[in-house]
Amino acid sequence: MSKPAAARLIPKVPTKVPRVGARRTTRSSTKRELVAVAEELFAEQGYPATSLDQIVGQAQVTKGALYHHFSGKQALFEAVFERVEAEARASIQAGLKDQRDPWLKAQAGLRAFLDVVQQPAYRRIVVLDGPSVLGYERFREQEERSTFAIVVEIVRAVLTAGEWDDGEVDEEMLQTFTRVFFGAMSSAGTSVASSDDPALAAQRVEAALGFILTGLRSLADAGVPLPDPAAGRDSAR
Amino acid sequence: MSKPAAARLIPKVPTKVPRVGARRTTRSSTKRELVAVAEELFAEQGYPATSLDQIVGQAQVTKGALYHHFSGKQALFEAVFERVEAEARASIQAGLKDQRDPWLKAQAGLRAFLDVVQQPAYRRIVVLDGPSVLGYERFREQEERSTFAIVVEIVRAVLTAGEWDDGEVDEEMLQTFTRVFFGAMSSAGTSVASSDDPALAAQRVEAALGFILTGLRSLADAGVPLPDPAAGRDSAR
DNA sequence: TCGTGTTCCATACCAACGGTACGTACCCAG
DNA sequence: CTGGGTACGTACCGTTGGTATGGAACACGA
Repeated sequence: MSKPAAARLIPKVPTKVPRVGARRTTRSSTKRELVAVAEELFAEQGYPATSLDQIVGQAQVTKGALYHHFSGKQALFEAVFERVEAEARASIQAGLKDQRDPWLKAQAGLRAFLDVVQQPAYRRIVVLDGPSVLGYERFREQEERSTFAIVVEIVRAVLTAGEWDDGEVDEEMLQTFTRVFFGAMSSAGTSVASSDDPALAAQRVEAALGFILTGLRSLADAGVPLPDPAAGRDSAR
Repeated sequence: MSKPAAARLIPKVPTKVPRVGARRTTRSSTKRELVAVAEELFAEQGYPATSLDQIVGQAQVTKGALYHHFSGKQALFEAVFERVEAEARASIQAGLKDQRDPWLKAQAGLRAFLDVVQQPAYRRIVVLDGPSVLGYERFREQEERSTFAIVVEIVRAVLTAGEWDDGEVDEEMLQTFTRVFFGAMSSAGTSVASSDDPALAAQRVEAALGFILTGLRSLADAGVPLPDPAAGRDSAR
């Protein structure tokens, strides 16, 4: 690959010179190095525009190493994806750890999420390329194990805290509400990230979502029950 | 491509046999044929997995024709994308054309959108591959000219119909609200499409979003003003 | 310490892909 | 009938993801 001028007609001899800077250091640091380099390049250029040659070049190894640790480009991406998602999850959880009131927790979670979604690596790898590369199903599995799981808990706290039914919330309905909120936050967050004035845009998103939450709260206070998915047409009005 | 056994060593003579079934029929039907075939294949296999050879093969032309009408694979995708988006827009608009009340209009629009997002072509081409292939910026431009524009108008109608301020809604806030709703619908819709029981899932989504709308409506009736993006921290609670 | 299996990785190669260069058949204005 | 533009077909190229092969370094029991 782009190295036509090198040792050519000595194919069988050891060829020597495996590495200058002493490879094989600690237990498979190569793998982590590959993931780190791949994360950087995927985040900068996107998945399709990043070639394996580029990755292994910058990681100072060859494709042999890469294909020893990963089954292919997609598997490498998946490792990167999980890493980024894990960081995001940790970051969000740190942002709402000392909030007790469900509504304040929701607000803190929203802010933390808006911060995360402005990081270029998260946007590019998780939001933009994630679904396309992993396929929607796999993308969703991964997502539901990390950031989505947090949102589920927040939404659950909000729904149970409201004086709707005491305790028990229909699990399916909870999932649906979370999907709705997660999508809203994700979309709004992405638009925040690509805004001219991200801070202002984030403020607007907070205001809008906060307004919606206030609406839900007023319903809770008024004793309006959560919708029953089994019922017929009784959504708006 | 994959035709090693053919006329080889007669490179300069016309080679003849341009086509069996008489090409060059009407005025550039080739272009539309290419778009149609590409839409089908992109929808089935996704953008990266569909090769140009496959497209031109099924369209009964060669890459020469393709590169005459389009500057490359991405340009072809964009043509397909616009076509699919235009159909979606028309479908949604047809679904809410005879609704006058803003809240009913919103509900009808939601249903129409949930229908659209269940079509495989729309999901794959617009939702899944769209952002990744076009890049977020271009994707957004296209989107805002079609389906997003409809949602803007619906949201505007809802916001102005509520007795918030009479008339005038802050344009930026409107945009933000729309992004939030659009994201919610898109995410929920996609999850509907990949659900085991799409009909039931759609019902749940309708219920959830309807509940949220009801909350907003109660705020409107109570005379709670729309949030002011300029104000500080006053979102939830 | 000597095999011997396993891990880890480099080298060389391949088929398929998107894209390009160039030629040619056709149409129409002059 | 001729020149130029349109609408393709054909052949070819560089790069890409992926594979086959083999060797070097370690682990470890005999």
